[in-house]
Amino acid sequence: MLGTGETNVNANVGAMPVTLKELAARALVHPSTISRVANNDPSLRIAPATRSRIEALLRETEYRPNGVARGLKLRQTFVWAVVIPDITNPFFGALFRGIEDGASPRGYNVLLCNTDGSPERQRSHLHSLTARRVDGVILASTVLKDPAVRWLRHQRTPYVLVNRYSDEALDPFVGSDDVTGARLATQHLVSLGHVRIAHLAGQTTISTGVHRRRGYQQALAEAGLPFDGDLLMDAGFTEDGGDRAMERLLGLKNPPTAVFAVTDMTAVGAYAAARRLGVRIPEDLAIVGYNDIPLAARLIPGLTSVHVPIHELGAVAARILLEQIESSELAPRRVVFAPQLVVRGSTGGAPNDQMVGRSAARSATE
Amino acid sequence: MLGTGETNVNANVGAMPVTLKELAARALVHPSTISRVANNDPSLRIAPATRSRIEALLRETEYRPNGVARGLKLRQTFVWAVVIPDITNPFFGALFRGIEDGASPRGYNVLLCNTDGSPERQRSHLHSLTARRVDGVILASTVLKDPAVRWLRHQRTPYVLVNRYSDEALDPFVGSDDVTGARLATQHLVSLGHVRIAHLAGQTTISTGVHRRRGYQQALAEAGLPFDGDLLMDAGFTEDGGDRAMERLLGLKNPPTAVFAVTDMTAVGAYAAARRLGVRIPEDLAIVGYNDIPLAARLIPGLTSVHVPIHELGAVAARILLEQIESSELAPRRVVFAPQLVVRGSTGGAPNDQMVGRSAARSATE
DNA sequence: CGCTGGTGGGCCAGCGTTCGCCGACTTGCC
DNA sequence: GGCAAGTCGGCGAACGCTGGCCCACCAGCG
Repeated sequence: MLGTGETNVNANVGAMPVTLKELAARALVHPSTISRVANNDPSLRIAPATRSRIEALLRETEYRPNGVARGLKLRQTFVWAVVIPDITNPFFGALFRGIEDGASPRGYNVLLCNTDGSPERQRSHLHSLTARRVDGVILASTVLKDPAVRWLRHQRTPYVLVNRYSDEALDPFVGSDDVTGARLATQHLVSLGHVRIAHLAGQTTISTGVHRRRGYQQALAEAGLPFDGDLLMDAGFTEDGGDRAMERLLGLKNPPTAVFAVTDMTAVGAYAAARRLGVRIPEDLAIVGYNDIPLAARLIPGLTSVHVPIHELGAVAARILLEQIESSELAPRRVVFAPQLVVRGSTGGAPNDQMVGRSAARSATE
Repeated sequence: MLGTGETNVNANVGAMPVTLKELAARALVHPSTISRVANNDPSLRIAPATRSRIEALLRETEYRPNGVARGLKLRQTFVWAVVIPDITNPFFGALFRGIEDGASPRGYNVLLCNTDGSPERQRSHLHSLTARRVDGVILASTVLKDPAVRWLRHQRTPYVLVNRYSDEALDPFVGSDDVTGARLATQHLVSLGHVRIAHLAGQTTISTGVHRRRGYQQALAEAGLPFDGDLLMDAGFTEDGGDRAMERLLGLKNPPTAVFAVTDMTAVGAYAAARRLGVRIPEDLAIVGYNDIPLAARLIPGLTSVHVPIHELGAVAARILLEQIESSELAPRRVVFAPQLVVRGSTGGAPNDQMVGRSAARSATE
């Protein structure tokens, strides 16, 4: 009632962000009282009259607590970070959406960091992220024995690995069963009668590279087919690598009639090489990819691929991260999805997609 | 020299993040001294001996200042946010890379927020972002007269609009000259002899929708072709919308022989519809898209499209944002790129890409 | 020998929140 | 009427860092 110090504190026009102290001065109460109303703190009772008076003030001024100050006090920033090789790759786009769709409703914002596969960029991002005190990190760009993971563990920053392992430790992880997926892909080619089946392989420094290679070799062995080192070609996970490696394979004196590519983007590169060299798909060359990104269905012919529920991978990673954060020390969890093969034109399959392989039910271990 | 309180403060094993105070205790100096060494503050001289002693300590403990506390004190968080409809769309993937490549070397991390075109999600993201005190926002999901922009202006948060305007105000903006680009596209179809040229249009609530529509109509008028309302079909910027709209166009009793799609993804939808209905591209239907995303070149036939330097759009947006932040009140800047047409098979062009249109030099206005 | 000026570094007040603690005032009850 | 038990809300100390200010010390000079 006493005349409020009515200088020019009216309906904040220039609008520097409002602070608790300013509101306290206007309402003639202590800042902590405003804070309690704003967070509607149940522990302390506030007189209904003053509560509604302050609530009106909060609405009028559009008060939003300063997240930085809040973060300092609460030791929680409500920020996550996602570290990936390249958001331009459709796989990671879909993955990020899965993560954000899990994070956003819970009040988390998500930083996105691209590494282009460079360990140095990854290191520098991770240092910056821990300095920022992000609440958690989702890593989809790790190599085997990645120092990045050691760093996070050492900093006690909750993290989840996606799609790629770091090492044999029981890191929280979500991905697909790469060995099985690669076996399915290769078995499919075997079942079509192919004998010279090549593999556009990923690096052996990366778990998916190792495991998909292993699945490929297992399937060959199971089918009694000889393993020909010439048909195992390092291509990496890029379109460009796939193109170059496919070109070399097709230049062999005894070229393959089928190829399993470690990744759909690698397969896209293979398409380009085949097209350039006048090799027809699937008549002259059958191709299978991995991940079943949306692009796979749009290629002509459609790319047969090992389906991975990419968006859900992200969503599950978000859930696991959240559990880590909330129950501070839960046993690390691993979720591994059972892959399915989607047959399309690139292996001479029916024009309509056709699902092959075990049920899509996912198996959670540990 | 005096025995340091040597309890268990050795090579920090359990590693909660180190603080200035802890280091000060170990080095027997005041926290501010550590801070000065860490930031190697030039204003105050520090004795070379203690400086190197402290530097050694900093290295040993891997000290990194708490970014949250720093942000509170400095009123600067070194975080930007990018708000887009959907990172899954390749256009925004490339755009984000351009932005991050500009931000990262300057020590900024970037939050990514997807709105799916929902004004409500955009609003809620923006509130959260300003509460976090991000240093700047890059908005690529605005509609005309967007309240989001008013909010940012009101909060005095530096921002840059990309690709879409908000209104006629002189907001900092970077994009392509949509009217000209659309005219180029349509003129190309005219020059091929097409008379019934349709437009898969974007919403009129969005600047790109309006301007590309305008360019299309201008080109028709200039060519003396009548404007047929049946051939202007709202498709939105999505693949799905393009598919459905194309299907309806092809169902017309007098269907178009050519179509200009407001966006490459819209054109991709049109491809699907045409294929499903047995309409051949380019023999029965010529198609032109907009933005020239990498996917355009991979389609079969390749999609003729208006080229926009997407990655550079992002990089320039980052530069403009940086200028806004550093020189707190620079005149808002607008950078508009002159579009080029890239002719591919979808308009019966040569199999090799072919550039048409004015020089790619960009024109900066204001 | 006292004064000046430069050098090295401590002190402290915030930045905007949150939260445990305590105190003043009211009410009710015997 | 005195006392206990509420009810409402103020107080102040953090959270970790920065930067202005000031002081103690030492060298050099007249």
